[in-house]
Amino acid sequence: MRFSQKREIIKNLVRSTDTHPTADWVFREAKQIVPNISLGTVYRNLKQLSGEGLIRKFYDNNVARYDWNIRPHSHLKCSSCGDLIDVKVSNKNFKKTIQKRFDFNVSDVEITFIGKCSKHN
Amino acid sequence: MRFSQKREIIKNLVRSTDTHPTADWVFREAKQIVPNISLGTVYRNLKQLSGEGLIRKFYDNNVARYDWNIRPHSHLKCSSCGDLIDVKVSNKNFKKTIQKRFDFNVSDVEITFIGKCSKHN
DNA sequence: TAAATAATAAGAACTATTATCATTAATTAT
DNA sequence: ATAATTAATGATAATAGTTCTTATTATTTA
Repeated sequence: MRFSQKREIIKNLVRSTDTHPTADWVFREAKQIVPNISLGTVYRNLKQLSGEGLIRKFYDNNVARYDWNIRPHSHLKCSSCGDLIDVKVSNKNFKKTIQKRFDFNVSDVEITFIGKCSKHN
Repeated sequence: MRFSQKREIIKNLVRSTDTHPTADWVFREAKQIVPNISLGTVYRNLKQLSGEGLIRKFYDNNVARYDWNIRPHSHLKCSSCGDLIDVKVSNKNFKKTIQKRFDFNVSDVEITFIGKCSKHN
């Protein structure tokens, strides 16, 4: 992967926020820095960056969101404001249970806790 | 919600399988029973049925899938074949931890274990 | 400095889903 | 039973999110 200015900007934008931005958000922000950037470039690079493991991609319902935090972690999702908050909870036992009980080799566990965040309960 | 033949067929199709079908699958199956059914009808009824709590809707990446099993449960997702398998694992402690540690009122927990199913490991 | 090629902009194309609207079918009142 | 009422439908347009195509531009290499 050869160097590119645009990709650098995109990567830094994702790394600048805890809001788990969408491609559209990255596009709008990137335009403020390089007005001639195109949406296709944003998608292409987000895919490339997550493919290389430099950022993480996940789906919030049907839309892709990107996360600078590539370490395994879970999310709290507020059903009022939609905010996603990172949380680290140990799921070692959980994983072990699944491995043992089902003939299933777990490589990743995705957990979303849905409910009301402090602002909305 | 008044009775409708098409909705009945759609509901029964979802209830006939453990494969967590997509709207498209339901559409294709329904056409074999009532060839003149339209895709819009399938979407409208799937939304209605899940809104009424008669079936469950969830997202597998960017596509909606439907499940006759409305009880809370988790999924094993095979990264080779994409199969989704229902599993019931207790997450009471998990939930309690989140409630206590963060000021967050958990109403639902969505867990997907990603890995290799018995056929692919 | 030129040649090779990855990255880009612009926009077409695609997938999944929702919305519109005239027609049809299920229910209700007669 | 029949007509009136209105939810449900088929056909299809519209939308959102994303990927693809292609001629041009930028980065790297020779």
